[in-house]
Amino acid sequence: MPRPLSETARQKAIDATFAILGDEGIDGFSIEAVTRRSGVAKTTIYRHWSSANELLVDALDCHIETVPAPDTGSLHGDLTAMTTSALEVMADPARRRMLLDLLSAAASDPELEQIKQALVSERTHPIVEIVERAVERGEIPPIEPERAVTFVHGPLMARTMLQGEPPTTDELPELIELIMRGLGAERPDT
Amino acid sequence: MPRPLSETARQKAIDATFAILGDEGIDGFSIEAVTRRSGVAKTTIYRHWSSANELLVDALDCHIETVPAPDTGSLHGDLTAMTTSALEVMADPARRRMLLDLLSAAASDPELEQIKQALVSERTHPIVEIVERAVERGEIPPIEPERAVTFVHGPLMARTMLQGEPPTTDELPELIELIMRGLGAERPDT
Amino acid sequence: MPRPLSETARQKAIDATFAILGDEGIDGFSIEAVTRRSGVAKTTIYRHWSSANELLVDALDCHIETVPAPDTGSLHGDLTAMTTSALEVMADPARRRMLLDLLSAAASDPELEQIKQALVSERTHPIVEIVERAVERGEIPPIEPERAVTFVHGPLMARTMLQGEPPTTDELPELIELIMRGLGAERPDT
Amino acid sequence: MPRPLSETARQKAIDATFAILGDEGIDGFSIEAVTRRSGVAKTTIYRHWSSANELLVDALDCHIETVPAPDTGSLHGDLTAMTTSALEVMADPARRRMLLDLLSAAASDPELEQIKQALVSERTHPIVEIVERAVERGEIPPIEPERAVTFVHGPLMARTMLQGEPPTTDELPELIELIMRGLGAERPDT
DNA sequence: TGTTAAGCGAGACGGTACGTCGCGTCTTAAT
DNA sequence: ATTAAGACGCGACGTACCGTCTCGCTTAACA
Repeated sequence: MPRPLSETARQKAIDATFAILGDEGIDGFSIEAVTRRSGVAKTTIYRHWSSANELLVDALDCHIETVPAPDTGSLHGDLTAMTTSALEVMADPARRRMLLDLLSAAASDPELEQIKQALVSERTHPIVEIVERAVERGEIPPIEPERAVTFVHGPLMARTMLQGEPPTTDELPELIELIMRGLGAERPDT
Repeated sequence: MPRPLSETARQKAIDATFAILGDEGIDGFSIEAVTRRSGVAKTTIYRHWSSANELLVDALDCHIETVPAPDTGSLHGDLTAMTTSALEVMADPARRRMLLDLLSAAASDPELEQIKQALVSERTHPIVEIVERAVERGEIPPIEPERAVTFVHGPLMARTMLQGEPPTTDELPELIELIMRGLGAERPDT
Repeated sequence: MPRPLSETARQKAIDATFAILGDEGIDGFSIEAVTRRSGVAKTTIYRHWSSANELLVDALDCHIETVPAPDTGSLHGDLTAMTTSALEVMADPARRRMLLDLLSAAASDPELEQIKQALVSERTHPIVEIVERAVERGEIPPIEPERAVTFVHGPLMARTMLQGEPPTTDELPELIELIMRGLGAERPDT
Repeated sequence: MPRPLSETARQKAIDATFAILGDEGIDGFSIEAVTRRSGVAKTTIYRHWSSANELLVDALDCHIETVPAPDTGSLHGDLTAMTTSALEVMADPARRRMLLDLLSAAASDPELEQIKQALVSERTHPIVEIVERAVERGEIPPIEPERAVTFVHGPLMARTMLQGEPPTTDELPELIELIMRGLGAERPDT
């Protein structure tokens, strides 16, 4: 008989959440901040989501962008394409901070941990694909795909987060060479 | 002329911080909680640390024993020792969370960025040493040390943070094998 | 559209304020003391009053008690009745202290000064009435009423505040005699 | 052997106290404010005065010149001289406030009560003298001196504290006339 | 098609923690 | 042994959000 939870309110709250994360980082995120920014009442937010984290999860969920696996014909080309696109994300400080905020928040919230997994796998799947194709082509010896992913993303992450800055574009070739050697490619061919 | 910041107060606050993390997790951590638990006044805490995060970082810092570079005679042995000890830290969710908090906070605070650098280099220096020795011994071709560090820590970080759990101890050998191959070691082990 | 500031919360805070003033004097008065005593949250108090003084003013305002002018037929009788009742207030150390606290606080807060005026005039009006009746009856020569008030309250105040103790009941007749003589009554007649 | 409590420090603190009262009013007065303004250390202030109130009282004391009993030859002249000088003190809001603070503090602190008594008697003694001389001269009938004091100070106090402002200089003659009549002077003046 | 229950904005409520200020006590070094 | 300097435990300050609640207004689905 009554009207259902309105989709407009939901969308406004989610948009505001995302806008806040981009502008102020996770520290600026609070139910009341969303209220202020979106014009959606606190009551309404609690009617849609039972906690701030759930709203966060939902907002991030809505913004997962699917990255297709490149297929250039060689592991080297595919890796180059893949890491280049990953670097674009990392090079943007706002996005970098959002990722870190998510990682740290997820460390103490199993619910966020799951949404993190979903976001991460969106990025890891293409790598799995790339590596599997390379194995089929005989470019590299068989390898457990998850381990390969670790090997591709790891150096990028370490570089970005520990050193504070992502690698520059001209450092990429050297990194890829090391990665390929680690994966067992015969010759990274120059 | 006045008395210096007292070491006892500092220690009591740090101990209380750790006790809280152990008993209630990071959610139970607050300046006032530390005050209640330690008997150290809030004002005093603020005299020692300008923010809750700094106290957290300091507590972390105090409880992470500086690991000297192992010297087992071979790159493989050194890496095993090094990564094993790194894993111990990563396996503790509280420390993992603190590291992530530090990384994300540092992303938007230059002051924290420096503290982070200090903590990170505490961990990277031993690796630089290990790698340099391996190069001297001719085990691996010459390599820019920072890049090598990236290659050792990266997979561990990716594993821990992206997948949510650090690698188990029996996965270590395989990871090390990949890392060594990436660094160009002739044959990881016979 | 939201619910209005609740009258219950307001009343509870005001009552607690008054209770504190009576029990501990103005030094015991603080927002947090009111919070503790009333069960009304600090935030709520700040929603109702923008400062501690405003609450104080409001609380005192609510407790102004109207004293009716006695009418015994003679100035001597009226004065006796009036000063006796005034003495009752002064004899209570808690009320005495409250009055002094109010006087001194009002000396640097125009807002409190006004509420003080209201409280004072509640006590002065009856005296004005008494004196005016005495003038009409020809008991005393015409006099500016405010000056007469000064003359009745003054000695009582000086006695109470400077000497530290209010006059005893058996000193009253002599004081009244002096007052009447000052006002110009032919003979205080015994 | 040790040096005694230094008079310079004492003076600097008292001067700073007065400067603060002048610049920021009594609300700006605090031990730490005096410390900041005078350069005299907190320790030193507590060595000289056991509380902020005592410092305040002392500062007041130092800046109130002891007024000797005037001797003009007539009660009327003496009273005029006496009340005029009392009015000067009362006209200064800072001193007025300080007097009230002292009175209210004394109401619940026996130690302060004594200090108050000392300050008060500094002002009452001259009046006692004046009145005794008037009795000797036969100007007024014998009277208990304390009661006379009450009668001189009372109207001034009531005027100043209840009405909020001290009487103006041109109101004084009328007040004195009333006081003299109350004391039983045959004819205040012809 | 008019009724009506639920959604909605607004925001008051009792709370917890924040980071700051001043208190009065204390410790230290320097004169 | 007094002083300037200031750290200490303490407690109140005023603010920000929390999650719950009450309020009228609005609106979509059912009768």
